[in-house]
Amino acid sequence: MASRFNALKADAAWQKVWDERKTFAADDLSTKPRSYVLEMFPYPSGRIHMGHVRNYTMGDVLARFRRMKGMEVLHPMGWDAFGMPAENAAMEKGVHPGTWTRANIATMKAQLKRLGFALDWTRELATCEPDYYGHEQALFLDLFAAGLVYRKESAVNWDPVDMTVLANEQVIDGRGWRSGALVERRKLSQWFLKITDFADELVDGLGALEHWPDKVKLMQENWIGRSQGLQFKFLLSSPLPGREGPGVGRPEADAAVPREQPTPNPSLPGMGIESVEVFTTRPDTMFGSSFVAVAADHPIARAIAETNPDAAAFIELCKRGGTTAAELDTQEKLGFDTGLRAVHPLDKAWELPVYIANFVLMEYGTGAVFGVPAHDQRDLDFARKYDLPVKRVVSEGDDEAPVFVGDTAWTGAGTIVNSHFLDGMDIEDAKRVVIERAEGEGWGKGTTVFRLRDWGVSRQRYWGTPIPIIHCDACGAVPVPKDQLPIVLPEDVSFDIPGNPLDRHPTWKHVPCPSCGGDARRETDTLDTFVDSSWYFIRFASQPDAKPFDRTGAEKWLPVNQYIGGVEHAILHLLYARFWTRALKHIGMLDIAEPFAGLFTQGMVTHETYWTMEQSKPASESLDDFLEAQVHTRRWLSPDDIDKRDGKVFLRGTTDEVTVGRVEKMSKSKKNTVDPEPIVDQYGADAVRWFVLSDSPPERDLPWSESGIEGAWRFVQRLWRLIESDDAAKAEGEDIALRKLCHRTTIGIESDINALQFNKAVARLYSLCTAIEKAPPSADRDEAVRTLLLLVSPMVPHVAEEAWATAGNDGLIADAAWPIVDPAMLVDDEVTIAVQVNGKLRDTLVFPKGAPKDAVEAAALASEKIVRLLEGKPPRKVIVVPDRLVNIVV
RNA sequence: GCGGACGUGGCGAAACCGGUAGACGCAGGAGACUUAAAAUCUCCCUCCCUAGGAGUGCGGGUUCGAGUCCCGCCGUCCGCACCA
Repeated sequence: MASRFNALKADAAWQKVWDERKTFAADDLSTKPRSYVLEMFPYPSGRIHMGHVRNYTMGDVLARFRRMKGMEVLHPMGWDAFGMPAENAAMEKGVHPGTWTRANIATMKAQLKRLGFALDWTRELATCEPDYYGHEQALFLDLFAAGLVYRKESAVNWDPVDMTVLANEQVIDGRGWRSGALVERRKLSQWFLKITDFADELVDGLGALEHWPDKVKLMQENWIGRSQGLQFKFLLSSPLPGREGPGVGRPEADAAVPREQPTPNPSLPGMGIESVEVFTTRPDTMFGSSFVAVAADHPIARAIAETNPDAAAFIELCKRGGTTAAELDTQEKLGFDTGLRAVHPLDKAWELPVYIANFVLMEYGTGAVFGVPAHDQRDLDFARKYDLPVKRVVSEGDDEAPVFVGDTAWTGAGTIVNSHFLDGMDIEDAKRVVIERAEGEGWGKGTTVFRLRDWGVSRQRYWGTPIPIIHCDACGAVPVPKDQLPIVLPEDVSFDIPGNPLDRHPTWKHVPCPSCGGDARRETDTLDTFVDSSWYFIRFASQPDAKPFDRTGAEKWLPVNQYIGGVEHAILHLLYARFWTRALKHIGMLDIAEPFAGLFTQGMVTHETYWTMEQSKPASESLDDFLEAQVHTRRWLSPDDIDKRDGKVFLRGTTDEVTVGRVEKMSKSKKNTVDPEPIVDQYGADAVRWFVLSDSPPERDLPWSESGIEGAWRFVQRLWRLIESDDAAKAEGEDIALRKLCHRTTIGIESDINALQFNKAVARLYSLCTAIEKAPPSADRDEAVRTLLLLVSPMVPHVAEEAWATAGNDGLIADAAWPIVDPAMLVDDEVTIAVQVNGKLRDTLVFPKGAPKDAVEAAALASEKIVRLLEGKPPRKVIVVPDRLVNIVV
């Protein structure tokens, strides 16, 4: 009796039992209600970290809970196994990326197993194996056949360190997301997936995702960036001799003076450029325009640059401009007047100067804009610099003066003024009227423009899915016949020089053309690893050998009921997976529109940081170097390098005090990581699981602490003591209060787990545990112990299983049913009623539930404390909220 | 700059539809058991001038009553970023 729970022994024993009995293998043929619980699969980087532990524990609790509630649960695990770290390891250590990756998978799988996750390992997959990526190649060919894949010569983001192309999404502040190197622009022939075909659907589909965080939906919406507006053409003319920019700006543009058709621009001979097309979301401000601006790489700009060296020089200047946030912030708006004039479509006599401007983006809209300085800050800055007219066309209500003064553009609501037939309308009406007119007169049309670009999937890398295409000089890009799949990566490659080993492999790429049989070359680019993670959840649901998935089999499980992962995937991975699923639906392979019905993004695991100040040695004896060395730098210390004594923190084994820094995300650079494995060794899987579920709400960051894990360990031991001590005594008698508490706790935990609010469930379990400990022996107490065991079992399954067996139950607690809640047990017959005077609590009264209002009021007024407070004054008003409170107003 | 979230004890946090602020845990304190320690158990633990008063970032407002709703600030964090 009173033995300790031996976690190390029990963990291994029960994990073995679950494994052998395939307890958590999902049955495709089950007739039970189904639930698909999925956590984002890990990249096999080497070892699991606390973030993984938290992520998978949350999913595990949900999966185990739903099993106990009688559902057939699919809870699989696999490996997002392609990617650059494997190639980096190959370069650094001379080990093949496959060898490195598979070794990491073995290590991490063992680590995951030690945490006792209820995973269906029979469905394990790794994206780097041909039996996965071969099917991905087949899907790529299906999308290719459906016209959703195309090849385009395009400027790409080239990472000069990783020697590869990055998606726009992988460029952060002009730098590669992994290497941090400044990204260069390069022209390459690339494969693209037509995600923009689905842009509308991908925005509209968000509306149906009720169980997604609003934040993520908003981020996706902003990323897709749908804007509605007017796309229209300005006819171009050159300035007429003797006229000084005729009617430019027309601050008092009144009656439209008819004028002959503009003459073609003599400065663009034979270019066929007679108009410039612009896009605007504010057609209502057409009469406020004072210039047109095109991007530096716009065809008009390029055409002008051919004959005008000043223009060419300006374009060069624009290209040199940085693209980082800070640079953009401080960069001045610059323009080059081309001398061209654009004819205002609503007033043919009105011409606007055409500039090349550094703030116009070729990639968005048409690469050209018209400027309305009064109602766009950027345009205003530009107009002030080049002294262009600033005409007010939206009145803020109190000022209708035609000329706009000040340096802050008005972008809010208002009434249209100084705009002829638009005067007096609100913004939305004016937009509609202008679009209707443009469409009626044929010079423009209402359009939707997206920020989203097509998805470039080509990577000049070895460790990825080979793109199943063969290039033939005679036939062009020819898809590999499906019976030749998978296209397997060659094993004999070297990584001693940068670049793509597939490209310089002596034989791999030389193949006959599947179409004409002539000499041809294999595509040596591989697919972006985000393709791999765009359909793995389908393969988990159904994995036949002969095809990527079986449609009916997959549809039985999909969509994923609950997907859990880091918020860092809120845009890229989730958008691509949504697109891929819709693309499969589009080509008739799967009738699922949205892959993830429920999404939860969990917070990070954080830890205190520790540092000392360090002074570097001067590099030389020069004064500069000496001063340089005076600058102290922070030296970060690992939690293993410090001791905590008397509320102070010291460098381990010394009396040197250490500074405690901010609590931050665990990272190698700050040295504040905690490896889960030694913690599991010391405290057991249950304590670690309990800790990561406790205290912090799961969407928020979780600060790791030594004392926290010890607290969790104490709770596991406390549970064990409680259960063991109960084992001997089979008591009799009732304890209605305790019985009620069990039912209340059970229903509370159900709702907590369904809402993924594990911290609240943990608090309830502590309370129930304390209540049972304090309760005298009774039959109800014995039952309560059994209930507690069931309720904690999804969270701390090992101690629960051990106790379940010790108590002589048949079967596994993992297979046991969740306790049934009796609604009658949830009803209280007594309530505590608060008595307030002027809203301040003064007393409490205990009443039978549902006591009549006047009885409660009378009792409250008769209360000793209240009588003393009122000093005989009659209350002005008494508010009685049944079963809650009485408020006496004096 | 745009968009969003958040702000409650020493700390992580609870608080349902506006109705007893601080449940639960960590840290800390006092005591019990013990030769002693560990473990365990019991109690205390927002602040103050302790009759009582103040208190959920700050200032207003609505209400019988505000952590919760409204207006205006301040601060922290996240996403996007010259997006027309």
